[in-house]
Amino acid sequence: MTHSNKTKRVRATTLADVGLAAGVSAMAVSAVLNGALTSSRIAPKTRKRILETAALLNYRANGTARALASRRMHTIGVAGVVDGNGLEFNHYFLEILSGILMTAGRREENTTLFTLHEWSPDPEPIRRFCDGRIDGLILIAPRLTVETGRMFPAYTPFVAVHANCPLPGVINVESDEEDGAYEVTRHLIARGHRDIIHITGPRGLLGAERRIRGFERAIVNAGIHFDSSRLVEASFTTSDGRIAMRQWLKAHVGDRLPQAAFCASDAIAVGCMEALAELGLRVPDDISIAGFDDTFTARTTVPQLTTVRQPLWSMGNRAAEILLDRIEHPERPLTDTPNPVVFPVEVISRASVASPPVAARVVPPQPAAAS
Amino acid sequence: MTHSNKTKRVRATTLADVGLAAGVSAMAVSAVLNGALTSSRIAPKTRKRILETAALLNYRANGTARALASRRMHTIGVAGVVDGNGLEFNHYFLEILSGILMTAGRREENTTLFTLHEWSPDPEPIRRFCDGRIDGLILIAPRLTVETGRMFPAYTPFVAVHANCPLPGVINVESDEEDGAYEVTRHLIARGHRDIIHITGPRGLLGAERRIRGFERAIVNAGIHFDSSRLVEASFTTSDGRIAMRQWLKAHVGDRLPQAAFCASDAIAVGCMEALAELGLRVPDDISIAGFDDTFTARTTVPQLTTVRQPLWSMGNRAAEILLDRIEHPERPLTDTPNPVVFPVEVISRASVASPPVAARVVPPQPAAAS
DNA sequence: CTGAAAGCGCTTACAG
DNA sequence: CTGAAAGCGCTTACAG
Repeated sequence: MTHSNKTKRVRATTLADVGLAAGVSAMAVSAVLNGALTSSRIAPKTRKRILETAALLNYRANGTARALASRRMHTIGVAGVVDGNGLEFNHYFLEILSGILMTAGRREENTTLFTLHEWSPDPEPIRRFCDGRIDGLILIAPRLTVETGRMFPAYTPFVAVHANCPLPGVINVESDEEDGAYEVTRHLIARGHRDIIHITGPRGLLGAERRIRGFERAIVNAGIHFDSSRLVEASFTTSDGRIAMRQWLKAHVGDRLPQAAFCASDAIAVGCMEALAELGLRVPDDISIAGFDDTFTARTTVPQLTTVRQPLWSMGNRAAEILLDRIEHPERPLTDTPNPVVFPVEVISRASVASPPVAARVVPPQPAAAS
Repeated sequence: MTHSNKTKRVRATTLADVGLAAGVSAMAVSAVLNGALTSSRIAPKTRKRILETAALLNYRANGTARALASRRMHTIGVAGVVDGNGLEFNHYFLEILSGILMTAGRREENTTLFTLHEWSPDPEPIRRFCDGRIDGLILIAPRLTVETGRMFPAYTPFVAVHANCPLPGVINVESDEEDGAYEVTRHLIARGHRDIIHITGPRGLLGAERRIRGFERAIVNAGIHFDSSRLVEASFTTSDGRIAMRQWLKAHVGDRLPQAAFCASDAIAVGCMEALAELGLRVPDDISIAGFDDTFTARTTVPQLTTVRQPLWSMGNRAAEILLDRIEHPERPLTDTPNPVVFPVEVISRASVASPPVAARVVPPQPAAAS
């Protein structure tokens, strides 16, 4: 440890220090070092002298002071839930975040992360984030009400990804969820499945409802009877998927297993597969499973998961682009940005979906008695 | 969109605004609202009036101004590589990050992320991060030289996780990598394997070398011949693991497949398994595979991966604790903190390791000719 | 118990 | 081409 043991914090060199040493005003130093937009130009000789003394004194501009004076932080915020209840990773969040970090980095913006344990309708946390340290905020899959949206500070630009409610004054980046649900259900039907259930997201959430609508439409269009017994509610997490599937299995001992289950997220699908495995039921031999999202997870399950691909990384990318554009051009009317921005989705066919078993298998004990 | 279309950015309410409206000084407002440590107490009636007008005017303190005046940002930085070359997620990084976010959140600190595409020995990026917007910085698996470390600003506290070099003035959080490599190699030997290779991290990196040392020691201690042909170099990523294994297989057509491979990271192990699968070789039937890290990945591969568990989440936790303590108590000498902090590791036995095949399988075409 | 002053380190007009 | 002044919105001593 060569550094001084007494960690008396040393003061960083300031503009004034450099100015003093170079024999010019702090302002002149600011002009050459921090590329101020002052119309004036500093003479080559002074410029050189300033640069030298700055290097000598190891000067670096204080970002906070700069931000306060220029009213620009060069930092965007991202708010979302990183960890599904407990330690379970939220891959959905991470892939979007990765896209955001990418374009923010390219545009030389920093990113500060505000992590929530869950989205509550309370707008207070969001308002606390907008305390002058970020230029704008991206909300990832927020659950907020319209009234909540009205309480957002008017001077902060917002972009929301998969907002479950059209927030006033917020640009929304979404994907065509209903279409994805419709297409993946059709995919299951095309493979010969008719007895299909849907493990849904939390009822009431826009994203969950859209998937349910797509599912129902595909079922009905295929001339298959639809009723609510086909819907099993869960949250979007693996642990909830596991619990929901377990409960279903417990309540249906002796019944025929459905031929296929469409899960509202990959995370749910993983939990669902775990619950099936606990009873020795095999995917896709005994039941086909489809997910939604195409996160990293979908490629590492056994078997790999048929799912609906949402371009999460690109959506993060775009969200950051839009936000930065709004920050840089506050004069442009909000209505100049398309809103919402909707990304197309795509069914990715993998090994978790196969043709239905010749004779549908039955869960443990007793004989029949329909669901 | 109910908000004004002309996005003329509205100014946020300031202390002065509130003071004016309440008929007191800005300082009085500051004292009651932002809990300044002023010895003085504001009278209950004034206090109440101030609180009411603040609520009325929707006042929130400007974090930047506050930071500049108090010289405390309440934000820590995290620097590391999020994405292994390209889109591959760095789960190692994410798990540590998650631990950091957790304790930072609990201690009401924000976290700003500085993402690098790779660690170069250039100290410039790090210095740029220390521009007065963070109170301290956590470096994740940095590759820096001692000289580089000397160029760090003396007034910023640093903590490094798995630093590949003892940086001056930096507290290091590590794990017992050599021990982990030793134990997992012994685990392979105990299962009956003798012909074992090690797919290493980048040579020269401390972390990689430590694992090599542990591996070699276990091999030699077991009375097995050791030479450098047992070492296959890769970086820590999946794509590099895939390439390294592919090349090895190509160069050894006709030779006997090793009985086991110990990979220096889970990511490498995944790539290695992919390369084996390309040739129809099965894990663990044809070859046993072990990884290192026990990231999320290890539980989702087929088969699940035997690996060395590093408590990444806890390490992130601790790193944040240490950093925040140093920020809050700059007067405490650096030497008061244990340095390095070393976490124990543990071998996690899963399905990717089994007993060696009775007759070791042979890769495609021609007959023998030893390696 | 409360206020007037100075200052955090920078930038932005405005003069010369 | 360069400098002196004012200000960004807060906090920290220091007076009363």
